[in-house]
Amino acid sequence: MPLRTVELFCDVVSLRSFSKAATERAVTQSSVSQSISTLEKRLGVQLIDRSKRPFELTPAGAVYHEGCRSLLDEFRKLEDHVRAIVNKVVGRVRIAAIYSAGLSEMDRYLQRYRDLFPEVDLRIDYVHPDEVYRRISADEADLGLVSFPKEGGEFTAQEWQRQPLVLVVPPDHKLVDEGREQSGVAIQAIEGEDFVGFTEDLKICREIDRSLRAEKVSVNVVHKFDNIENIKRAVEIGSGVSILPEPTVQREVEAGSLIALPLKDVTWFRPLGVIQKRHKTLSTAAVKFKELLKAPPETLPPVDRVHGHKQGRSRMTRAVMT
Amino acid sequence: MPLRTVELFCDVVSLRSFSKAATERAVTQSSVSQSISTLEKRLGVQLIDRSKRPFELTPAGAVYHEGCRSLLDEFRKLEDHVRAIVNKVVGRVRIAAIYSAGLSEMDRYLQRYRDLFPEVDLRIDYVHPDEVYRRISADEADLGLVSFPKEGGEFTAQEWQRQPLVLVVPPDHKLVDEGREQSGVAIQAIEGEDFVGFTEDLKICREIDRSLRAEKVSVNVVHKFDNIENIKRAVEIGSGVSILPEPTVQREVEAGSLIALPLKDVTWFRPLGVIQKRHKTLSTAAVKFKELLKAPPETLPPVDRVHGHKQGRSRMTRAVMT
DNA sequence: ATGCTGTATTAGTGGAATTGATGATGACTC
DNA sequence: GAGTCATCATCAATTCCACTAATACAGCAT
Repeated sequence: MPLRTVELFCDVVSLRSFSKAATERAVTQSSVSQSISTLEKRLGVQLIDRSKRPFELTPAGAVYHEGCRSLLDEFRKLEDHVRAIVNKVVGRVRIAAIYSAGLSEMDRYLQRYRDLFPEVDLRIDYVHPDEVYRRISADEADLGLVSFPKEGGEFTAQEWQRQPLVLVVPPDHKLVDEGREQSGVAIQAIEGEDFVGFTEDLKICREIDRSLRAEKVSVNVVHKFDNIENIKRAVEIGSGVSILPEPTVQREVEAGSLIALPLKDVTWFRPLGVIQKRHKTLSTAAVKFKELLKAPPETLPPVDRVHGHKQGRSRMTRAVMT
Repeated sequence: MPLRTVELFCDVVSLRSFSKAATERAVTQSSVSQSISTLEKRLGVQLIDRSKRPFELTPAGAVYHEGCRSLLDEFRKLEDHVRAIVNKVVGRVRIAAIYSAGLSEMDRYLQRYRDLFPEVDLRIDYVHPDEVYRRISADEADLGLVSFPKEGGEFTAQEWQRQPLVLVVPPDHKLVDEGREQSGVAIQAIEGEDFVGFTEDLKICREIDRSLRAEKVSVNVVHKFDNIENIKRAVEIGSGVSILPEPTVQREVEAGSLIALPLKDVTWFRPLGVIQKRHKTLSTAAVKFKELLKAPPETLPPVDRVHGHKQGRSRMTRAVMT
């Protein structure tokens, strides 16, 4: 019997849904349904109790799931190890990154990686930070890219970048000239200014709040967003100023729609890190990606969108925006 | 990828042959060859070095083989366990029995077993005792039926039957009348007789030798065979007398071609036992067979060759005579 | 009830696995 | 080495099975 069926069963169980598993493996729901019921027939055992919704695992199903999960993992490791003997890197690497992980920069890493390891099915989803942690925890992603990475518990982290925070203002803002002359503005300059910030559930919000309090600066928060893109739009239309990681506003600065002013006297950073599940042995493919991230972006070849990229025998790299 | 491919690879390696593996799994050699090379392509690793004959495993192949063997075994156990939850017995039981394990009696066990567990692929091969041990050792059989079972080392044994040894003579032999009158003959009666015995490599030969020496009886060995059937033929044509397990001559005694005379004063037995590999967890199907063997043959339904037997959805039971 | 969501069922299709025939290659014999 | 044998590779034709698409059905909500 196809090993695929067993994988499908595990997906169905962990996603608690036939249809979601179908989507995950890029097949139809019908296919999944048939596979599972064939599996049950072959075993002569009902694995899933479909009389309730959402369905429940039968005792036998629970036993089988646990066993298969670990065996599949062992098998993956074995094949990975065998391939490593001849320096072959294949498999699947699932990355969950926060929205603002640096899209353009990220693209160059992805492209470089795909060039080096064309047979790896590399997927990256840009999602909410909480979702990044959830996916790592639920083993739905291998690596996570987050800001202010939290170590400990079931996660281990490794620092990746430190992005300097800059004051972001619309081009016609009064602080622009001051910033130009003095090559930066003191943070006190925004005392009382209208401010576009992050929602409280984000770590960066709490960090900026803390930093401002430490400098005894208070601002007038007019909007809160859970992602950087919306904040930039708000600043552009003059809702207020904001403090954002410098790399995330480069494009707008070049286009002239926003002005980034360095902060004087203080050095605030947003650290970005790579997290992974503790005690989970990464696949060779994932390890290679982590290694690649260590290389400074400048050493990467520039993205050449005109010519597209060699696909080799690899599957399409998926990038899903949720 | 089919799990079947991995099984095939393991068979190929342990049998050191593509064609033998093909026969084992009842497919063509072509199929095996293609399966393996597909597997190698998928892994991107050469597993088998075919430039020599017999072929050799590459280092990667050795690693993969070891891993797969254990994973496949784990997987079998898992499915077996899951099925046991709902009292389902399926799978494969490979039995290696000595030629003389009692063909007719054995048949009844096999038939009964197949009735009880129609979905089990039950195979029994009748082979040389050494081959029984070799197969158990090489994991090419699950249970072995041998005489004078030897415990210890990599084998564990469990007694099954004790077959009384009887003096076997042709119908016109001078001892027949004596045996009839006295319901048995003293072992001393065969002093100096022509004797048809076993080859020295067989345990039963050494046992009978020892027993005769203990009784200070010496015989004139005229022929040696490594199996009972040939000994019986030799006795039938008057080459000499022999000492054989009673059940193995029942058919000839009924037909009148041989006479079995009980031995007086001494009680010699040939113990039959079931052996298995130490530290190897038997499948449920194999355990059930061992349990069935414990039942005395009288409790089994008689073999009814006229009506054949229900096949259910089971595969054909194979019985190979080598 | 009514609709919504999610799974089962069915027939038909495409691709992978298998076969049968044939070709290549290593090992052994003389 | 020439010849033989045994074994594995290759290829076209076939068989078989997983998948799809469309539809029916079941649980759960309002």
